[in-house]
Amino acid sequence: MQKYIDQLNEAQRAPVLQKDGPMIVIAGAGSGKTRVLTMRIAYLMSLGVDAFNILALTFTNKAAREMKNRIASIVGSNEAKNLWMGTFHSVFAKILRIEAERLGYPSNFTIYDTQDSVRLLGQIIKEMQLDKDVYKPKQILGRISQYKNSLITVRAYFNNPELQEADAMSKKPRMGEIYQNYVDRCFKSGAMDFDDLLLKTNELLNRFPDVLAKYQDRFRYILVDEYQDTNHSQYLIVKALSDRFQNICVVGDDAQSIYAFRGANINNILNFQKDYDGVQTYRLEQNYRSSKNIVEAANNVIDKNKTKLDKIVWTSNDDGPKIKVHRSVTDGEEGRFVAATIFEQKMQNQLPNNHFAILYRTNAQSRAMEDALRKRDIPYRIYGGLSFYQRKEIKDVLAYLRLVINPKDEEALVRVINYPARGIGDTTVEKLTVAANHYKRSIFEVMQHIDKIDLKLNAGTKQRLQDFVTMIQSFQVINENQDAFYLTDHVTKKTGLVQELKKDGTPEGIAKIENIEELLNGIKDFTEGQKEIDGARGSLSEFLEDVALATDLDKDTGDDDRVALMTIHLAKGLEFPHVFIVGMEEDLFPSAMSLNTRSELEEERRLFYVALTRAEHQAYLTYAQSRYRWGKLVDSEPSRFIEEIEEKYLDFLNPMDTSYRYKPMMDIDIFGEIDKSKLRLSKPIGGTPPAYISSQEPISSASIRRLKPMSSSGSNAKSSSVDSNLVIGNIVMHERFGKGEIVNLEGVGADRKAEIRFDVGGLKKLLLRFAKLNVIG
DNA sequence: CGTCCTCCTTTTTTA
DNA sequence: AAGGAGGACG
Repeated sequence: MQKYIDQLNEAQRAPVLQKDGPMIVIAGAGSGKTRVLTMRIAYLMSLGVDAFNILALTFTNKAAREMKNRIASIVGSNEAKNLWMGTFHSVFAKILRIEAERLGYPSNFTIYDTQDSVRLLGQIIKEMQLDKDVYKPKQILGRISQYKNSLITVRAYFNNPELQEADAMSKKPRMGEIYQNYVDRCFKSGAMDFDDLLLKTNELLNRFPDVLAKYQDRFRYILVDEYQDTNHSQYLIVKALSDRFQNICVVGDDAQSIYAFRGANINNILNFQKDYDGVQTYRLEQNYRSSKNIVEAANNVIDKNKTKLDKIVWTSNDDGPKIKVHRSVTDGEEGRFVAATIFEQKMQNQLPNNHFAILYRTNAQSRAMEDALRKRDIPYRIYGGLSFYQRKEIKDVLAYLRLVINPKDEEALVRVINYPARGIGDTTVEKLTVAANHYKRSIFEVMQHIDKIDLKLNAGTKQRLQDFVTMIQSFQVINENQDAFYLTDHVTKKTGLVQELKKDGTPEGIAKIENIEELLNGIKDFTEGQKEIDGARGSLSEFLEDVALATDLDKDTGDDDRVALMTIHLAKGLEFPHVFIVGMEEDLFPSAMSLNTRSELEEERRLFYVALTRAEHQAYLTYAQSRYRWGKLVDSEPSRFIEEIEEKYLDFLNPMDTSYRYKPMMDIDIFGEIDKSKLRLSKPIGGTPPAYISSQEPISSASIRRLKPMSSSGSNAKSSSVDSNLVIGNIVMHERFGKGEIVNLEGVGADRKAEIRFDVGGLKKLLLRFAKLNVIG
């Protein structure tokens, strides 16, 4: 043990060696916090603490698994086996299954994913005959999620006039009823959504002192990783469980708090010292991961935030290369640049693919990257997005399996009751739903007793319903005697799912069949794995729970050599020698949605900090001047985050960048109503790339709406080379021109004319003139 | 009841 | 660009 302790630096050693009491470790990016957590657990065990008494909550199950393996290599796998480690959701899902009946839930409860929840809400909103444009299911779910994460139950909601008023103000007076119905329906279906896993855990610990005592006694040492991303609900769970022994160790970095949107509360980490008595605070400030350039540039960025803890991240690593900044004209070109650079780097330095990561703000950006990588035959893997388990064909198979485990699962049932088509239409399902709600039973139960209830169904329909029930029941019998793989294989054949896809015959259909085969392989692996562990038959319900809480990262074995593509959120905690941060553009990163409040912008900035600090050796920032968004080509400006890094850390690959970014070329006054606006050339002009003109100050948008190119007056100036969408919005007006042209622009009103004129050498000679701009208000 | 077609929305991030 | 919802028609 000692030899491992010796490998730690002094700052890391201190929190490892403090056995008891509350403590917080503020750990800068790349400062070895995982190591500290790992060593702390190993050290506790070496002091004789029973593995059964240690609970470690991590951010991903993969992180838990890796940590466990590491600990096993130190203290032995027999010992490490009994550690409780995992995400909040997976750990408490297990506990909830054990204690389910206390809460009136079956222990085989289903976990609804977001899709399930949204569909159910849509259904409820429809049943309540509300306008789905006012009550948008996704939004409603977000609202409910907020309530749940703040421990506002339906009852608490109705006891809180302020909340009700707030919802009424936002034109959703019936929010409470929807919430009520949603909760009831979930309960009736024996289902919990993601937030329930935490909410119900709180309920369990609050309502049943003996249960609380049991788990307090059990978890004598609690460790929480990524504490800055815990929400209120998680905070309370931790608080309750650690209350008796107060052996609580939280690790985190306020600068990397990026989950406020899902209820994470940065104050949990900022206020930790106040929550427990005698908190020891440790700081890990030495970065071992990244080059000095990257560390200092990242510090540069995070300095702009007001809300933060004192902490100075430093490194003794080499300077390393500067951060490369690349501009391209379109998102397609951006992709090609990234692919080409990866290709070159691989060739020159003999690097494997998995030394590269491409990080982006939104999943939609992956496409351009994929296309470019594919063209160069560079293997890649996309994480997140539509995850494997969310694909339609996979969810269909899983829905049958869910029904086998929990026939009350309404979402699973409506999903597959008529897929593949078996003559049970919407009308029938509706009748069943009404009856189920009326009798306060599940749809499946209604179907089981279809003979005894008069639903005005014809004989054929009744028969088909009974056939369906019989089929599910036959699956249940198989589940009792065979392993999950056998059952799933049987289900895909018996239900006609695969046949349906084969019949389809399209390439998509074939891909879907392959996906189902992959699912089967996954189940096979799982069942084999389970057999090895406990000799038991691989249990279907365990598999389903794994699937419900799995992330793409969890699936990753890490041994395949591919370029990684993922959102920055997913990249947290990971590191790569070469990192591309793409789409560094205003309204994309920072996201247009996050520009309303300071705190939102600061979260975006933390996100950028996270992105930058993933890089060990080389970081690239790329942006495009136009990109396809919602199917249309949209112009964009470089992100402000680029400017927030001092120039000495940056290496502009297209040198023009520096000139226009830091030195406005020319200030031009415009007359008329908008004469206060200073226009400046904000991008290089001439040929490609296109030129843009933007104003530094708001232009009165009422005065000018839209200017269209007038047919040219010059001899051979081609108006076709002029994009016709000069739009003057509140702040920016854009126009692209060909080179050396004189462009006449005419407004909507007869006497509105604008002339923009420049010539090729034109950076200096830009002349922009709006003539006759007697704008009518 | 089933299928096909058109129109509409969507994109911020996730367990 | 692409998937989902809803309507028309068989």
